[in-house]
Amino acid sequence: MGRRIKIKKIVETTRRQVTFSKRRTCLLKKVKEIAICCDVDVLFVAFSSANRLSKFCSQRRIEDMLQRYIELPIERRLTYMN
Amino acid sequence: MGRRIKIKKIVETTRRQVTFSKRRTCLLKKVKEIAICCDVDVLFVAFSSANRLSKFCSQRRIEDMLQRYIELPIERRLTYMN
DNA sequence: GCAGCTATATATAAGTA
DNA sequence: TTACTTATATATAGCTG
Repeated sequence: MGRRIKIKKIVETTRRQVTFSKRRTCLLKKVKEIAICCDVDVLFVAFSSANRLSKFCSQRRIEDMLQRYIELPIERRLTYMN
Repeated sequence: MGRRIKIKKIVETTRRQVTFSKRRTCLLKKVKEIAICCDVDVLFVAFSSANRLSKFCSQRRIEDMLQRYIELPIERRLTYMN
């Protein structure tokens, strides 16, 4: 994506926020696309510790999504950390 | 992305699942990247109604993420539907 | 379904206004 | 900020095994 950067925290605040804004826009677009094209319900949330704001995109109300997740048996919760 | 497709449900099951698999891989990568580069906590979940499977990526335990969301005042829950 | 290939569409880091 | 531009890196649809 443009000039290559290393995947690590961007130290400079302004640059980090600009990058967040740009990437968030594209990410939301892709989240919406996979939901529509692949007929899945998706949820995306981002917490910025500094700004305390959240974003998400879903086909259903967020509460429904969370409820569905919570009701899912543990063994079906496939998790990718990091 | 490759040959252009219209953003609508892919009717053919096989093709839809292949697309989901490919897109999910890239999406998870990007979710991880934005979390690291922009120093935010993110959560991504996808529910496939047919397979009943879920995926997510986060910097924290999922329960923490959900709890933080639930505790967020309504007016701070910025929502992008569809 | 996984894995690779290729052609093309997107995303995006920097730079500029 | 507030966009817009541009050069380059990625993502990905369709295909072949």
